[in-house]
Amino acid sequence: MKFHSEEEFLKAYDPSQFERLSLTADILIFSVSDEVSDNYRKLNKKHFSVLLVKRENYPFKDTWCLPGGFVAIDEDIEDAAKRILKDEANISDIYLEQLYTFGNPKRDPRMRIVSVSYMALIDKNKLDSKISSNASWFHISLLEDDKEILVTLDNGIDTIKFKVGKSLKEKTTDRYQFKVLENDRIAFDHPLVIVSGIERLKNKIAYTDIVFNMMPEYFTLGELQRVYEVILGKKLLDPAFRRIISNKVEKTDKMRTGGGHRPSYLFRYKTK
Amino acid sequence: MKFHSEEEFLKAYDPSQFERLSLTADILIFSVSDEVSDNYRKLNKKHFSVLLVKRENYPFKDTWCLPGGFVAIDEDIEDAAKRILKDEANISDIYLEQLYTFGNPKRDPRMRIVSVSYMALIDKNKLDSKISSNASWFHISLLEDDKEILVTLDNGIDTIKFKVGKSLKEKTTDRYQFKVLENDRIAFDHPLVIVSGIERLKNKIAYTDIVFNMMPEYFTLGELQRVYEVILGKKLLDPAFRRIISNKVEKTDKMRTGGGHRPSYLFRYKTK
DNA sequence: TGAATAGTGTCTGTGAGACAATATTAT
DNA sequence: ATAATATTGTCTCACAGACACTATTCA
Repeated sequence: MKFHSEEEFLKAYDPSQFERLSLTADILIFSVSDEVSDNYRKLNKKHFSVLLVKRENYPFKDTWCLPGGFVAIDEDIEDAAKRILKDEANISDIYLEQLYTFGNPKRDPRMRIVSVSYMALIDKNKLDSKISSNASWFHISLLEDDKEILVTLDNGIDTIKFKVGKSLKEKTTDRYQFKVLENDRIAFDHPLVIVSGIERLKNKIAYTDIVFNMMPEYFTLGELQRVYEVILGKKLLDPAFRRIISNKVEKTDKMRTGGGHRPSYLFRYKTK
Repeated sequence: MKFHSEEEFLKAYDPSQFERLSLTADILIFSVSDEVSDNYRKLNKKHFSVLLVKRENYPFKDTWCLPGGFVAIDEDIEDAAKRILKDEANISDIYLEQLYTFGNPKRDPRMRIVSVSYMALIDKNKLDSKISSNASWFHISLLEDDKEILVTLDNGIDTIKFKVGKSLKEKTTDRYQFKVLENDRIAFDHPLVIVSGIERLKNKIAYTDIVFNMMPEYFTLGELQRVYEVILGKKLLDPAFRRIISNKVEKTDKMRTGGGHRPSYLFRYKTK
C-alpha cells in the first residue's frame, strides 16, 4: 500500500497491528523522619524513610509495594505519577524525578506490564498525615558490601528484610546490575526499584542541592548535617560540612532553643 | 469477586480490562569520528557524531530519526535495544545505558507510543561500516546559552538544524525541561532525546571512564584529550589533563609516528 | 630549519580531612 | 557543675588552573 501524504497514511493506520502492553508509574517517596528522644539533652534521631503501601488485592496480596498505578491511555507518564501522589498520599508540588524504566517481561505475573519508576522527596513535617490508611512509612537500614545489599525496612509494627545482589554492568562506570536474592514481603520487582532509588539519591545528594527538598524552610546546620549522614550512612566532620554547605544556606536571626545545650541559629536554603 | 489464592486470581485475570499502548526502544548512538587533515603536520580533526536513520515510511517520511523499533510483547526492553543495534548498525557488545522514557501522549501521531531511549557509545573504527544503507553519521555542533540550544547536524551531504529551549525544572538540581522550538527535519520528539543524551554524556564524561568506550584499544593522550574536548566543547590544558587522566591509563611501549612532529606513546585504558 | 605536536616542571590558590579549642544552654 | 550540642580556628595535604619550558619528528 502506498501513501501520498502524511494525512492519508494516518487515516489508514491500524493501531491494532502490534501487540500492546500496559504501563504503570511507581513512586519511591523518600523522607527523613524524627524519632523523639527520651533524653532532654539529646537531639531527635533521624531516620531515612520510604513510603510503602499494603496490597489488599492479588497479585502479591498482603505484601508491601510502592505507591503506583496504571498510566491512562491519554495521560502523560509524569502526570500519572503526580495523580498517584495526590491519591495515595495527598501530596502535591514536591520533588519528582524519573528514575528508571523496568520492563522485564516476567516482572508481573498477570501480563506484560512495564513500570516507569519515579523518585519523590518530601519534608515529612509538611505532610498533613492524610496518607491513605493502607500506606505506612518504613525506616530504611542498609548493610552493604561489594556484592550484596541487605535492606531492612521497619514501620514500628512490621520488619521487612530483603537482599539484593549487585555486580558492575561494565568497567567504565559505576552502574550496577541488581538482582533480588532474598525477598518474600515486597511485591513485584520493587526491591530493585528501592535499591536503585537509594543509590541515585546517595549519589545526587553529594553534587546537588536535592537534600533541601526534604527539609523544612528553617533548620539548624546540625539537623541538615544529620540528614546527610543518615542518607549517606556515615558520619561527617562538622567543620568540613559547614564549609561545604555554607554557600548553599543563609543564616537567619531565628534560633532553636530549649535543648539542654547551646542554642543554634536557624538557616534557610539560599537559591543561587 | 473474591479470590482465595494467587493462582485462582491469575487464572481469572482479564488482561484486556485496561487500555494498552505500544512501546519502542530508541537509541542514541554516539561516536567520535576523524576528519582527515590536508596538512601533513596537523592531526586529524575529531567530530562528535550521532547515527541517524532516514525514514522511508510515514509518519515523518523523509525526515531523520534515531534507530529504533517496537518492543515485542515478550521481549525485555534492553534486549530490544540490542536487537535494534544489531539490525540497524550491525553492532553488538557496546556500551548501552538507559536514558529516559518519553511518554507524551501526542508524541506520535499514529497512536499512543511510549519510547524508552538508550544511549550507546562506540569506537567508530571498530564498525565494519555495515550500517544499513539508510543510516548515516552526523557531526554534532552545539550553540548553547542559558535558554536555548541550537543543534546543527551534518553528514557531509545534508545539514540539519533544530532549536530546543531549556528551563530549569526546579532550583535544587540542574535538571532541565526541554522543549522543541524549531525543527522540521527530525522526526517525533527525537530532538529532545538527542539533547538529553548530549547533556548526559557531557556530565558523565567528567566523573566516569565512559569515554574509553569510544576509544580504540591503543591511543595517544593527545587523541584522548581531543575526544574530551570535542564532547565538552572546550579546550583543556595539557598538563592538567594528563594529571587527571594518568591514573586511568597505562603507557605501552608502542608509539605513533609519521606526523611531522614528535611521535607519541600509545596508551591503554587501565581498569582499576 | 621550522611547523606542529609531545611531554614536563613549577608556582599558586582552593578546598577537603583532621583535630583542637571555645561558646552556650537547661537541668 | 555537667552533659550535650554549636561554632570557629588552623594545619596539612591533594589537586586543579595557569603558564613556561624542553623534546622530537618530517618535509
